[in-house]
Amino acid sequence: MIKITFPDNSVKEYAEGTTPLQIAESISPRLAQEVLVAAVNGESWDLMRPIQTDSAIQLFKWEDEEGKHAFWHSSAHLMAEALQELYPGIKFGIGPAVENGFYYDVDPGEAVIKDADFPAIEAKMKELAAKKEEIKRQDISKADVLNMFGERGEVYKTELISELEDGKITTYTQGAFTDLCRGPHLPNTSYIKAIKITSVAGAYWRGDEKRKQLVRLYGITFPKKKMLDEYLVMMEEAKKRDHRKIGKEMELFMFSDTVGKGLPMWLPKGTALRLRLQNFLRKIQARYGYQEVMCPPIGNKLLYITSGHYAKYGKDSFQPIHTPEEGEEYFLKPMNCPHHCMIYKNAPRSYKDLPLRLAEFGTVCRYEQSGELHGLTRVRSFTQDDAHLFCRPDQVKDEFIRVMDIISIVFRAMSFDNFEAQISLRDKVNREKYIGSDENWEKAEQAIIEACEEKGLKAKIEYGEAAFYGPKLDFMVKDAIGRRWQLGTIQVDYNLPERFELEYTGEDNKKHRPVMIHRAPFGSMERFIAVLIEHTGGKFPLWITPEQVAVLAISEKYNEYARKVARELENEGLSVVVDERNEKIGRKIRDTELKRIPYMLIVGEKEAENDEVSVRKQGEGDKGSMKITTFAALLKSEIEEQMNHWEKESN
RNA sequence: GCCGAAAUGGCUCAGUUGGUAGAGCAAUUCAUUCGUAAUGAAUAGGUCGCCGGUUCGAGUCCGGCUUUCGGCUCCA
Repeated sequence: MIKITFPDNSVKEYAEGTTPLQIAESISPRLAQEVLVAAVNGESWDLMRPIQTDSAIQLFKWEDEEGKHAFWHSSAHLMAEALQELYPGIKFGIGPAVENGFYYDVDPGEAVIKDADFPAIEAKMKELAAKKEEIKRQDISKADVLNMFGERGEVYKTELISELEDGKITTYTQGAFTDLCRGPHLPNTSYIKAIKITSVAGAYWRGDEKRKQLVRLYGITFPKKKMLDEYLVMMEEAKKRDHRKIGKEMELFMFSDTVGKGLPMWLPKGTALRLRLQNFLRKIQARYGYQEVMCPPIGNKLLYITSGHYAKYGKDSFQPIHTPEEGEEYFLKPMNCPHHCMIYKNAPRSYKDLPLRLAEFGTVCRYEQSGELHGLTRVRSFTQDDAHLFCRPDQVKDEFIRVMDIISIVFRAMSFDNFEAQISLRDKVNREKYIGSDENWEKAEQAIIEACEEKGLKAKIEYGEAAFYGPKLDFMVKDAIGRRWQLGTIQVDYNLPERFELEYTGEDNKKHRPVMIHRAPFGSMERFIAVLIEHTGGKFPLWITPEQVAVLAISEKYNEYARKVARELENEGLSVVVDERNEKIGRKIRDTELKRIPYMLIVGEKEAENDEVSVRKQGEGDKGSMKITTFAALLKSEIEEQMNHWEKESN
């Protein structure tokens, strides 16, 4: 008999060689039905793999990451099996599970796999799944497995195998398909009920652009058909919310081939929206002791040689601007920090001056690879809501907390109620690549961790993800349909103060080096607005939406009154449009609804006589009539409430 | 940058095997002056992304370029 310990620390005895599936069956038939994969003493474990010794066990279902992972990993094998039948001679690379499904990198030789082939692949997969093929694990020696894949001409697999350690190699087989694989896998293929091949793309073998490009086939599968349907609906919803589409529809921003790719231009409405966001942050930053500065869009090459950016990025940037004078070179600024460092250096600083917080909505230019450009989320010119905090090492934690407060205010004001953070620290072992003293790093890493704890922010620690110049804290928000986006960031920097020889005079009357913190709550205006568009589907909160009210006259006879209403509301600081078209009221309402304007004011004979407006809220319908002044006051207080919510909390 | 796909009025799209470019919406004009999600009619609008080639003839076939999209790689 062996002792099995469960996550709640209870212990039960089972016969030696019992499988996790049998254990699940002993608990409840329902669990046995739902469990997909297990972990034994922390090691991933197939449900059908016997347990020989006393162990701690965990059972994972679809709801668990581990369960989904195994499910999709097995699905990748199933797809490979189907491909092997459909494309004889196809060679396989790797086929892992990913966040939303799985992929397999394959080399189909002369054959081409197109979108149009997906249904056939799906059908074949369904056919194989229905066969309920057992997925069998096998330990195998390196020589044998090399032989086996070598015979089949699986050059990619043999390359992988040659790097593996003998004695730790396993394969998984289902039907006529055997794959080199660590597992774990589902017991058989029949678990996979709903299948969708989602896309095909090229991918380099082992991510190396010098090596052969394979065909990467993406798919997603589910244990229930209903779940696939829900997923497809969600994808449709995501498509509707695409910020590129909504940006065009709502006339927020544009691109022009003639101006250049990746160079967004903000249209009047988009600019109005962006300025509202900027002014909102300005107000908060003023409260938190920031001082705003402005710097030129270019900087001398020497600036970037000093900062070290020239050596690292010089060749992959926009190339320097040359003056008519010989030998003068300027770069478009790719970041604001070097300029801000020079501002710091402009005067001798005392420890009493710190922290010095310099903020700038700084527009920067970066030469992103052309294939990388995407809507507003990846562009070649963008504006950071940047600030650099120069402080003493002992102030790092406090400054972190203050920045976290700002980020939290910003996110909540945008109704990103669901956000989390990632702490990026040094690699645990390999530490040569980091600049700065161990002591300072230690202090800064500790400060970040403590700051998160104090703020009750759930933060995941990632080792080896820090920049070479310091640890950082990144913020991810979850949008309305559950997608995760990285937005705000806070980064500690020991490099630039060193390179620019920044100093302050301490209490001891000696020179000390300040620590620099980079931070951007929005990240960039472009990216933030893109995410905001996708989060809200273009239905922005009243206080940021570029057009807040539309006045719709019942007929042309009342256009004059409509204009009067608009004037009065504009005088109260509201942004108003008048629909003066010669259309029926139903038509005007429909068009305004589609334009996502939050309030419609319908005016006709009745209203004109009494200085009233008939209020209609977007998406909700008729709200009845009221005096113009009453409506203005209501709306202003609603906006005030939304905009200044944070002030009450932070006082 | 690499692989693959796409590009047709302002927008969304149709255009069979090469034979005079089409619709809906939007716009303009006229009629209507209307009460909570599409009034009717008429008019105008296109060098089919750009350059070259094949052909009697190219939106359609071929080559190059540009941009966009899906990925890969990258992201100070």
